[in-house]
Amino acid sequence: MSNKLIPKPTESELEILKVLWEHGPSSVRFVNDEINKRKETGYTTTLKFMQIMLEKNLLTRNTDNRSHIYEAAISQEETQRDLLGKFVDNVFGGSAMHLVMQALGDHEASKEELDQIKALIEKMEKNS
Amino acid sequence: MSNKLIPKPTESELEILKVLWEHGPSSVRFVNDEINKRKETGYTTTLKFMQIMLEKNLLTRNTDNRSHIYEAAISQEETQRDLLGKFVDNVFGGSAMHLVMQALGDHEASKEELDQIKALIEKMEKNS
DNA sequence: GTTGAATTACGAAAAAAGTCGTAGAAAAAT
DNA sequence: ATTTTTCTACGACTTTTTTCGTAATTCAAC
Repeated sequence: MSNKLIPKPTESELEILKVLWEHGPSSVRFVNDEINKRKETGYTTTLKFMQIMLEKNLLTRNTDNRSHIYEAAISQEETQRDLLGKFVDNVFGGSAMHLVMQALGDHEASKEELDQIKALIEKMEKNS
Repeated sequence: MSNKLIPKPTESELEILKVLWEHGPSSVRFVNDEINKRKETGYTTTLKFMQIMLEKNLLTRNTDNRSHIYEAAISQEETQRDLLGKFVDNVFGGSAMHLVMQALGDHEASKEELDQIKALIEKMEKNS
């Protein structure tokens, strides 16, 4: 439940969301510093994005103090789910299983991870 | 081997590539008709895209006849691999296994598909 | 209480992506 | 052999996304 009507975040917006998901509610300054660890971006650029995201209801903010504190308004889980669905449609013609096979094939996985996935599959086969 | 240096296709470009992958080398008219089955788009719009994609080396074309025949210059497999890698990084923080779990959880799968995946996993566990 | 540093608001420009109209060439239909 | 249809080329416009400068405001330091 919750966020329908909320637009798919762009890549830059996702960068900001990631910081907020990882570190919780934060100031623009903090978010910008985090982003600059990987990619040079001006402070006002980040500020502008966060203001736009506020308008789009991707973020909320607390303005009690001068330095406003922003918080993600959509959960990481739900966003991932949403973007994954679109990605499956766009790139894998709607076949999630094809995507899974490809992901398993291309990327390294530890025995623990593989076992975990196997367990999940077995659980799914039972409940069907 | 093959396509490095080739830019990530945009969503519209991907639409065109999908038609070409599915039906093989085709005219602009054919591609546009296919796309219009799902989404209204002017003929010249599609034409323009395909000309741009030619410049970007996403397509090749044969101009022997008046109606030019375009062909995908990058394979579906490799493109999917490439886009999947980027998607995993952007959305799942690089964890392909997390993506796999989510995909399995969210999307319907037949027993056959699940068995197929299990088999793949077992093969991977042997070869490691 | 003036200066300086940090912050927000806002507009605007640059870059990227998507859309289409028109002109002219080539082929087909009459 | 005209007319009509179909195609390509190409420029221009729109929308979306990204980027940033500047002015106004607030707080802190002196």
